[in-house]
Amino acid sequence: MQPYTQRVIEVIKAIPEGYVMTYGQVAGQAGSPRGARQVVRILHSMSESHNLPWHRVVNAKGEIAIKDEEARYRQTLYLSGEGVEVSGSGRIDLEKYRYTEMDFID
DNA sequence: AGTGTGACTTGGG
DNA sequence: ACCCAAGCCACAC
Repeated sequence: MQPYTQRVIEVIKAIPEGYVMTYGQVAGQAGSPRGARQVVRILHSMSESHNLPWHRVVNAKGEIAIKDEEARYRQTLYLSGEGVEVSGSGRIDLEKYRYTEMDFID
């Protein structure tokens, strides 16, 4: 497995309950500031096998990015379930729930 | 090798 | 706040 992929997985697993990170943030923490789309690919293919909290990753505007209705519904359910407010249109207040204290990672 | 494809981001109107 | 055009990058065909 590619080291970048490995780091992305670690970063995502480090997002605590009740918080979210954007794709760009995750990419940056993993060492590739322009790698947001790779984060997408990784979540899409490895979230299940690696037991990742994929629902804690949202886009830069603080919205649920996924299009599929089913998964979209599950994500809002998971988030609200752990204390993150999600508006009817799938928006989240980043000022409030964005996770930034990830300096402890290498 | 060339092209199309995203659960993206940023900058400008 | 919303829409769009560019830029982005690994991967599947």
